[in-house]
Amino acid sequence: MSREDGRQGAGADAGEQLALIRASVRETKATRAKPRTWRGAEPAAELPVARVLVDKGLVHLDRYFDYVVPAAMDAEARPGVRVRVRFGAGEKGGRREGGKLVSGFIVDRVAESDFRGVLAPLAQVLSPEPVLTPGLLALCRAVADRYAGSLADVVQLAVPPRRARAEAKESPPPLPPNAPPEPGSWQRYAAGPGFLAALTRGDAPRAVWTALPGATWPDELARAAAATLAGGRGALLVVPDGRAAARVDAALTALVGSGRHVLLTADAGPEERYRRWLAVSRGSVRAVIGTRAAMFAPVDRLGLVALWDDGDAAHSDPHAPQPHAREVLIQRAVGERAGFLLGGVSCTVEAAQLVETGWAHPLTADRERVRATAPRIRTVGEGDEARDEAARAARLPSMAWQVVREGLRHGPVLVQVPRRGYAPRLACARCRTPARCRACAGPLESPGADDLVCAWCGRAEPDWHCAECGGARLRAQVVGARRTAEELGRAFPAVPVRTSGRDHVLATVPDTPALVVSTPGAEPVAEGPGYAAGLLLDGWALLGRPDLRAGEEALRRWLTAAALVRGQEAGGTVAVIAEPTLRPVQALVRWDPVGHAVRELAERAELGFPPVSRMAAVTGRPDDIAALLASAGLPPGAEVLGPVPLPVPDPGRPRRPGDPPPGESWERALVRVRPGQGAALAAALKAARAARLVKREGEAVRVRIDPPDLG
DNA sequence: AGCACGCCGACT
DNA sequence: GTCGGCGTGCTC
Repeated sequence: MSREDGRQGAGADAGEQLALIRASVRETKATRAKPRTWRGAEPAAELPVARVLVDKGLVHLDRYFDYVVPAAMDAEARPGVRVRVRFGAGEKGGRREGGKLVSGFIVDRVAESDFRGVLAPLAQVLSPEPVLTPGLLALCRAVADRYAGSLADVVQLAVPPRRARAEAKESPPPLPPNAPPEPGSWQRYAAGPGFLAALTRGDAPRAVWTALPGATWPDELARAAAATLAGGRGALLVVPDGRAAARVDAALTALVGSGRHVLLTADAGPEERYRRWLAVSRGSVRAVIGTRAAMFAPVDRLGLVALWDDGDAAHSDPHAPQPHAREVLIQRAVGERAGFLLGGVSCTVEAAQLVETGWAHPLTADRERVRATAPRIRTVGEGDEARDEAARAARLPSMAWQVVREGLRHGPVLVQVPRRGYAPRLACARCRTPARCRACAGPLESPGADDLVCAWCGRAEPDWHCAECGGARLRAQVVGARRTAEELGRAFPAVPVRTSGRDHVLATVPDTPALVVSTPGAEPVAEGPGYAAGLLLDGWALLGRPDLRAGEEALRRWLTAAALVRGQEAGGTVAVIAEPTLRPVQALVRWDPVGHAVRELAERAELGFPPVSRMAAVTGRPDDIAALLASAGLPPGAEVLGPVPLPVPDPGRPRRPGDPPPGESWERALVRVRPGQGAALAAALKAARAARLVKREGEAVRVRIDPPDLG
């Protein structure tokens, strides 16, 4: 439903309308104790009505509200500025009483309102800074629609909170464009130099870039930005974390100096971050490097959006409506006719789909170069017995132990250990094929001791047999490899052990022999040529996660770690403890993330999984879910899976928004639609949810488009 | 979400 | 006659 719905029909004509407005202002003057903000106000002579996006109140209705612009505010009340308005009061004894003062944004100035009642005046223009510019508003609108969310929620993500001191300072005029950069290491990709040239020329090329292993990708991303800047356009680079942002920032500064770009990350602090954001919004700076919140940065004349490592969960915003940076940047590339670069050492199924559908072109190096640049990969199955005494002490297969020992003679060795807290999933005890539902192919769970139930559709599976090998025994896959890493340190007593993990993340380690123990995503970059060897210990924990993406995610984390190890020509070797016949393990050995993603994509298409189909998750009390789905005009062919009970959140964990209230058991249904029906699905769920909120039928249900945790 | 209006039962 | 129960509907 569009925001125009629910508006009253055509009201008075223009003359009457103006008279009504004037009367309303006079009445306010006469009856109120004249607050300073509108004392003596006459409506502005031109376009006296401000269309306002109100920040509180009926966010779910997603409508604008019209207010009179007092003449005194005429100059400052431009579209995009923050305002305060009275909202939510009714009539009291025939007089207009002010409601609560709430803040909002002017989205437009118009000559007349189609509201038939008496308009209230703007209470205050908070700041003359036009922060919600028309372009940014259009982006927020598109993202809200895509994710069945409200415009106000998305605007809150897109526009940083105001800091008056930052606004007071003027931003310097933009520097003239730099000279185009040399292609540098982009030469290693056949299409690389052409891609940069197209960006400088002003074209909008789109590429999915499979980066060669090594530490050059920050420089390559920076060169793409520099090439865009050289053509007089802006660039936006989004990376998963502050560490990556700092590396790209250093690379871009080396290429174009300072003053042409800003770094938008959380660690700058709110005021400095807002100051930098303003520099972008004011057109003083045309390039942005940042973490996911930067995906909305209002870059002037956007020529390139780039995203690094879209498989990283940090790209999914945890705030409603939980937009993903990849989808937002796709929207921007289309809406603002900008170039698009999706890069990573690995490849997500979504990235593969962009190439398969022809929306983007592959940007890859040839196989020879990949083989030469990547380390040698050796696999060790779980069953391999440790023969050496020392290897047995470290609880390691002897080959893995040898790889570490050999590596330590030449430099640092990276050991990847799993993080705690991965839920085990059920798989065939003989061949390790995940146990899946015969009806909908969802993952099977074992809530009780014996019963098997599908986590998606709830169907019981009393007589499970493995689809691959016919085995009838299941095993839950659990690992505790952290201890192994500790024992590994004891096995090499002469070598320093450094750890990098959640609380203590190291950016770099020196190029000297050391054991560097890290959880996935926290791997330090080794100075010099890189790690001499790597040991990937978390195979079962990664592959055992009850998630559709388990294989893709395991491969991504392995490749990310292995990419920090020297190439095999320089003696780099990586040992991975995982069953060598598994598809992600084979893709690692061949260093073929694209092949893996393409096969996953084909399989998802066959099984009707996202991203080939589109899904939404609806969570809440069972009867509320049923009522919402019944009232929603779901697109034709929409399929409802479940609902099934939601796993009870860990009682030790503090309650997060989205968790069921204590004592209530919630369920989750999945709605699946055919490709191309995602927008219709989002619109239907949004409308149904809004209607129920208005009528106050039952408790609120949560709607999530593209749920990331598809068991 | 608030908050006011409105239409029915026990008080002064 | 009047206070107040909370059902229903609106917020520029």
